[in-house]
Amino acid sequence: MPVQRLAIDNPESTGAGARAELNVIGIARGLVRDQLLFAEGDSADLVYKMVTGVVRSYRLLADGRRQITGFHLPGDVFGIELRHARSEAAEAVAEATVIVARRSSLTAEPDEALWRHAMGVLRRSQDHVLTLGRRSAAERVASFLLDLAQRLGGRDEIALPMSRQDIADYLGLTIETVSRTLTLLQARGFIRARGCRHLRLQRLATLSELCE
Amino acid sequence: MPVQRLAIDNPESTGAGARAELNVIGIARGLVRDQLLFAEGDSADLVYKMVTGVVRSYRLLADGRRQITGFHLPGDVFGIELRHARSEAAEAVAEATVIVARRSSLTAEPDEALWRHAMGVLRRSQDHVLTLGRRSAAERVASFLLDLAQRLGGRDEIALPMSRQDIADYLGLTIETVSRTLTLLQARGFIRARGCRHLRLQRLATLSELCE
DNA sequence: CGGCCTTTTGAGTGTGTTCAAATAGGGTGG
DNA sequence: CCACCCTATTTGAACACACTCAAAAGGCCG
Repeated sequence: MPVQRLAIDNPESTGAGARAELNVIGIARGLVRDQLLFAEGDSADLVYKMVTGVVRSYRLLADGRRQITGFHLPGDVFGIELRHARSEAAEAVAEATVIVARRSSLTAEPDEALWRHAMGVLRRSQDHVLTLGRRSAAERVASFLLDLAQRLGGRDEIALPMSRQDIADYLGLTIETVSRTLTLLQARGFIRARGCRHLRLQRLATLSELCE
Repeated sequence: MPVQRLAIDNPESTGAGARAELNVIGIARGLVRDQLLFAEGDSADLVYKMVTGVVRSYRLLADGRRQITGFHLPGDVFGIELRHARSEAAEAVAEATVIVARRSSLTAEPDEALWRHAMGVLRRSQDHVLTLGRRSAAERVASFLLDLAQRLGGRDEIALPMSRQDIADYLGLTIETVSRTLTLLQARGFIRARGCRHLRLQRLATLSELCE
């Protein structure tokens, strides 16, 4: 099994000097589509760093509704919890590779890198709140696409790794509304689709105005 | 000016042993209703701990919509940011007292207490996401009331410190919908009102089922 | 008591949902 | 390489819930 250094990059900062590393040894692990990494309530003794692919974190409601709280892309660290038990579950959206490390070595003495990471996660969650609170379907989808495009490397061409259902569960909409909204954004010239998982964003400035 | 020790309690743990303190000296400060503590973009060099009253944190959208991201109750610590600039504004909901401390003494070497606090804030934000994602008005209002009742001391009688507009902006609803929903919950026997800011929760178990 | 602000209630509208069916896309085996 | 099947996505029609605009009722403070 390959052993690698688990580097926790600061998701907020820019420039080389801001990178910080945790001296923790991790083990690479491959995941197939929809493979469960951990469930709600599981013991939270491991943390993960994405290498390739995409993982979704989510919580389930009793009636089966699923709220996806985040998508983890290459470079992202996830799975750090305050409590011993997982508050969210995590699954691979598509084939993925992650580096796994024991959590215990992290919590005892949280350092600068871990701190910055946690605050980055917090910021992401707060942005999500802003996306979900009283915004139209078009605003939600637009901000989702812009965010994803930026995180995937800042290009205006994105290959959606997740299904419409995933997007719907992330944005608090139904799959039909997501689909209709994408069609609408296309009709208005904001996006151009080459296959339903392959989009090109256009008129980024105007699109951004939808999101504030 | 009174000087006090700024104690950051762990919001997640129970029992006396779990309390941890930061050795930071703070200064008490009084606030009147609607008084701005800091605005978005302000320098984020201070942190706060609630002593009495309630403070709201929020973000504004360009069109004037306001998303309240949280209400801070006595004992809560707020205002810790990763970046130098505030990502949220904060105002007193009602007359309030806070302890103010310099942030610089906290970030350099984040310790266990601060870490647990930050993770508590994160958890709160993630719960908020769950409340906002595809839940009915009744579910949102019910979970808000239950959360508030618990944080205010676990009693079933609560004096709402904030206006209907505040609640609406927190839950992503309109003021009219909040009002109608409270009326509905009352008609169904879940709450009993003695004045519009003074509620008594009833049938807590059934009410909780609305929230999962 | 009067004025002002908050909250409630009413009526009509609109956006997103639900249920249903058609279409497109991707993978597999022949 | 193509046909087929299965799933994902799109589209359609009717409905429901929350919103908007408007007015009445309730509280609070001078």
